[in-house]
Amino acid sequence: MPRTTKKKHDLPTEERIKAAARKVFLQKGSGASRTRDIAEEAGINLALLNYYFRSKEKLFHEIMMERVEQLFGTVAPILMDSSTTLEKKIELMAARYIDLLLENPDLPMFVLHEIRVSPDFFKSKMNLPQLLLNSSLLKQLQTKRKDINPAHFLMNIMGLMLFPFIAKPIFFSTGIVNEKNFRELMEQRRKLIPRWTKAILQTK
Amino acid sequence: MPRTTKKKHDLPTEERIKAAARKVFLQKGSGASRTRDIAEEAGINLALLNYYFRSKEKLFHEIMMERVEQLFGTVAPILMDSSTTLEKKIELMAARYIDLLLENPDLPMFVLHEIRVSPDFFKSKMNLPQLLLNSSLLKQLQTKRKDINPAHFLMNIMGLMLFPFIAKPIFFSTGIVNEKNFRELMEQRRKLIPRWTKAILQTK
DNA sequence: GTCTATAACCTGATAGAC
DNA sequence: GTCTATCAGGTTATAGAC
Repeated sequence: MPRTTKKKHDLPTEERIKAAARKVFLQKGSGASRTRDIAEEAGINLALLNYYFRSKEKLFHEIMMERVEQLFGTVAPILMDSSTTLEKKIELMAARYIDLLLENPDLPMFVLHEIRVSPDFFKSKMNLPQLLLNSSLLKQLQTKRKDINPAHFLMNIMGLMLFPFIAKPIFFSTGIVNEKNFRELMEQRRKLIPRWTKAILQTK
Repeated sequence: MPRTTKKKHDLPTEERIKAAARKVFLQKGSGASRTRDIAEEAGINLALLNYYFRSKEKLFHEIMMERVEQLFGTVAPILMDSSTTLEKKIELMAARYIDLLLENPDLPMFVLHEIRVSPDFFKSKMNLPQLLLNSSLLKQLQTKRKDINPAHFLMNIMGLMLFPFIAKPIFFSTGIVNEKNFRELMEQRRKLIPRWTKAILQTK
């Protein structure tokens, strides 16, 4: 028997609000989201949301930090590890991202959209900069292809992994992809992306 | 001498409002945009905006249709043309998109974000579906690689072209790319993307 | 066509009872 | 902690003068 039987989803109120905020913010973006909608989604009222989080802005920042960490922090250990080969890193990254994004398909669009709307907040709060610049991945890319800016490969790898999730609704509406085979296609990409990336690195 | 000297940018009012709406909507998205901001940006007042467009929603829809057409319609003739090779099509698409996006860097994020927020409107208004499914490009992809779903290649090609513009702020904030060399990198991609895509198509 | 003024509604946030 | 009631300010949209 559960210890508490009062709540439907037996989570503490603060967590229920955060879960609701995640859902609403991720779907509509911060600017188009209403605190009332979040409160309703959480099954509480507006006053209680402010009791826990003081303001919409503070609540948003908490969710935003969380999600940025989820999107970028999740692969940081992989691309910092100097004991793995470039090929292995790409393999691990692809697997990690496909898993993550199948569970959180709205994540990339949300984070990227919010960063574009207010890049300053992102710059002041996040410390990706040095982290990525000094990464083992970047050094290995540099060595492998001295003739091409490593930024190209980062854009390629990230694009191959994230773009299908960002553009999902378009592919759906063309009928070229549907809810049923999308997951299957993404599972295939887990193995295809490393191969494609390797091919790209070998172009002359 | 110009025929009219009254207006600063000598455009008819309706066009000035549309230009302002483009700027505001593209930057913040529909939900976070205020009609007041659009009016101010256009150098007119709120009442006049409603006189011309009746409502924020109608104005938004006009801009949205326009931009979807710009983002997808622009390459439609290229991928329908059955007289060109697959390689040529990719070459033309890459060139067309790099040019377009260097002039309109916010375009992909705007369109993709709005479609995700309200996919139903998109589905009802747009006719991409049949257009893409019957395209020469898709047939050629199908023939070239019977073993791989052509959706993969569409995702790859589009991702390689659009993703750098979607994720621009992130690459900027890491310092790996800056305002100065971004354009240069994109110019390089005009030739690199066709090569990379060819390499991807030849993986076994 | 363009403006000022204002209606009607929405939104974030707080006061105060329980 | 949680609710109801409410405020202050913002937001879309319209009425009516010029």
